[in-house]
Amino acid sequence: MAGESTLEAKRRRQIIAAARQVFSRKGYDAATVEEIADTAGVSKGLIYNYFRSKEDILLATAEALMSRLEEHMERMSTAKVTASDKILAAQHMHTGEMIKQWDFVQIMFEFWSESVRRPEMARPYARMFRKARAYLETVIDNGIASGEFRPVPAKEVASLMIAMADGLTVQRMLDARAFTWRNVSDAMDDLLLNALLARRKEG
Amino acid sequence: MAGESTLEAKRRRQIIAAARQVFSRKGYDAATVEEIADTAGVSKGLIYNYFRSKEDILLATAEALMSRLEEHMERMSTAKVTASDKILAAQHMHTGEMIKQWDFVQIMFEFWSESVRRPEMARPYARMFRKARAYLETVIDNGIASGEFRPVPAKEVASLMIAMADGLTVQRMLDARAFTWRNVSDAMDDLLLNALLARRKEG
Amino acid sequence: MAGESTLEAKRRRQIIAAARQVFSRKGYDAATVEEIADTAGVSKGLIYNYFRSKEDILLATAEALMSRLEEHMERMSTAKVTASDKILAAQHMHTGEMIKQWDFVQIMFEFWSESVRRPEMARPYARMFRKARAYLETVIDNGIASGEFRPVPAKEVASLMIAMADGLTVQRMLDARAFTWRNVSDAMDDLLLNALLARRKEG
Amino acid sequence: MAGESTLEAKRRRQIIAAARQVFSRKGYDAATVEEIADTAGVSKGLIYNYFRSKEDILLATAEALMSRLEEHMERMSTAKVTASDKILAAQHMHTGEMIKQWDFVQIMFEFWSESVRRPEMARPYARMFRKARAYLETVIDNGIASGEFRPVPAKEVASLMIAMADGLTVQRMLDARAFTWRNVSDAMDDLLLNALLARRKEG
DNA sequence: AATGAATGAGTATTCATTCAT
DNA sequence: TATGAATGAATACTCATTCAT
Repeated sequence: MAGESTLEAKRRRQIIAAARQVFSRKGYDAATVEEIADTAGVSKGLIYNYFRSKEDILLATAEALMSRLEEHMERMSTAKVTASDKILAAQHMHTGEMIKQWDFVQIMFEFWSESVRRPEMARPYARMFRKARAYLETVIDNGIASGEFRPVPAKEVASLMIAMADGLTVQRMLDARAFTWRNVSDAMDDLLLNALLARRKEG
Repeated sequence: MAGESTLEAKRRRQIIAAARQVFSRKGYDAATVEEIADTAGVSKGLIYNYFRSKEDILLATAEALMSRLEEHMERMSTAKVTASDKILAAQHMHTGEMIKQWDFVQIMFEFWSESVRRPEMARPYARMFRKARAYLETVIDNGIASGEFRPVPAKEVASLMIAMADGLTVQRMLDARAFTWRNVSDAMDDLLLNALLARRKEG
Repeated sequence: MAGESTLEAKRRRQIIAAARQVFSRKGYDAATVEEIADTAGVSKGLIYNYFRSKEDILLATAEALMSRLEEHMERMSTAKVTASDKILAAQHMHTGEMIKQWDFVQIMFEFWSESVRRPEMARPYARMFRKARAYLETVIDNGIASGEFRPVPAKEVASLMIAMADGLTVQRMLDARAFTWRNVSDAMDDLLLNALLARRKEG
Repeated sequence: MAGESTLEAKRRRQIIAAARQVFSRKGYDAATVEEIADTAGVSKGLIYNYFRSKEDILLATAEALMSRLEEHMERMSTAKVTASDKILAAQHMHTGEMIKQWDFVQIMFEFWSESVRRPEMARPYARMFRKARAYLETVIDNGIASGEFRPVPAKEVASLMIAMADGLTVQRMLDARAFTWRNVSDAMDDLLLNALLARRKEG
């Protein structure tokens, strides 16, 4: 599916890859379709054989990036054993992806900003959020069921975990000296475990 | 300062208020200087007596909004007694402000998005973040010192608290059905207290 | 000739028929070669095996439509007896064709408009006009020779008759409530006969 | 009114005059707003302070030209005495205007062609036609009342007279050798008088 | 201090035409 | 003979900014 190699699929991937570069370098509005075409190595006109409009390209770029995150989530599920491990792994993956693909964060802000006035731009994000919440919710519920976690409202905690990762990204993007990822990540692990783990009966 | 009433100050406030409306309604790029002028009830040309450029208006708008948040923070400090109360009050204020001024969130995304490529746009935000972290850090440190909180890295926890509020806002903006503020806020309180409070010795 | 059925001829007819539809629906400039191709059920590229350019298609469409009018003229000649009958029959045919094929009028304006700056576009029209004038001129001259008509400048009267039909079409196209064809056609008959018929000697 | 000299009115006239030149030289579609601006000696942007769109310019150009014709009609009314004189004067004015302003005919075709798909473009023409018909109808009715003309359907004859002038213009535009204006005009006079004049009782 | 007429750079999009297959 | 992927020239329109008044 991702590997589809019809000409159509190939060209779309080519253009989306170029768009990702250009959008992250220039921002959505300052990016020109011509520069995307040049970067993709195709003519300006050809772009419009594959995308209806510049905005459609942005949407497709969002879809592609969200799909990537979703795939990461799916690949993650099986390895770890305890709920704690799974929870921390998810957080590490989330923040890790942000850090590894910092250019992605730059486009992310474009998505968000466009989403305010174009609801269809929000959809890929909303879908990814939903999947992430669903995954975390399950992990948390299982943790509670097994006695590993104390009873907490799983869905809300899932939202909070995702919010932490996104919020840290924002904070760091706007102020590079806000914190070091290492330290804040450790603190997040500590906070989460202390908040979630059931208290062992004393003595 | 905010109350300055030279003509200069009055005009600036007038224009910034108009800009806030227009930017949140249309977004930065789609907003026109003419519409801002009309909304402010002044002529297009006059705008340029008070601001160097459209972007300068955006910057001033960001400054104004951040100042507002900072004032809220300052007003908050004194009333509460325990560290827990102060922590929760800060979180409630942060999310509460977002909710009460949802239009502000729409501009917030514009700020962020512009900030990526224009470092000076990030400055008001970075400053506000810094003040917020500093305030929370102090509260947490005091809580630790008094034995109310267990020992945690105060600065990082401050970052995480801010991140939660911002991250929730993003999540909610992109998916109105993600959660209800009431529930997620309760969960956040619960999580924070469980993560921070020192364990009372049993028996 | 019209019935030629080599593949070449068939394809040309197919494309011209499609072009007529599209041109009358959209106008020359708004019509796209692709839509003509789709309507004709062939590929865009194929069009260029049969026509040099979009304008060439328009020219061919004009040729086809003028040929049709000319054929009508030829088929008309023999039946009627008196010059009056022939004159009126010609006018009725001319206006009748316009009414029956109102879509044709829409393309006609395109032809005219293009003709101003592309003399070769005017040629099919000029040829048709010439044939129509020649036919009418003969009829009028015969009418004069036979004493049925008073002496008039036959060629100029022919021009005037054609002008009436075209001018009415224009007027009606631009203002659907200008007149009813029935009434104006009767008036035209009345006018022509009164203008042309020789006066019978009184008493 | 036509002589209004507010800046607004002056600029509009300036642009319309330029548009008339450019439209008649290039046709509507091939004309560029930039060339109109250059010809008018103003910047491209300024055009849009006075006209909503390129098409709006075309409409205004049509309005201006129709107004001119209508003024001619009004100035004509009083001088002549007999109905015949008035009728012929009207026809001479109509064809005369076409000949004197041949560039106008070139734009006329553009108007017509656009009118097919944009009804509002037809309005100035329809209005002019209506006024012309009304004027001629009155003249003819008066001629009938005074016994100078035989009874004819005045409204339809008016339509036919206008049609002649327009139809001749078309014919001549598409085939410069169709006729000489002198000859065809004489023939038209002859035809009209013979068609309309009441027969004097023979002694 | 205030106006708004004027400027002109900047860009998404369309579409006739070509050509490798 | 037929296709349709690819090209790239061409243009209406917007809007931040200036400046004469």
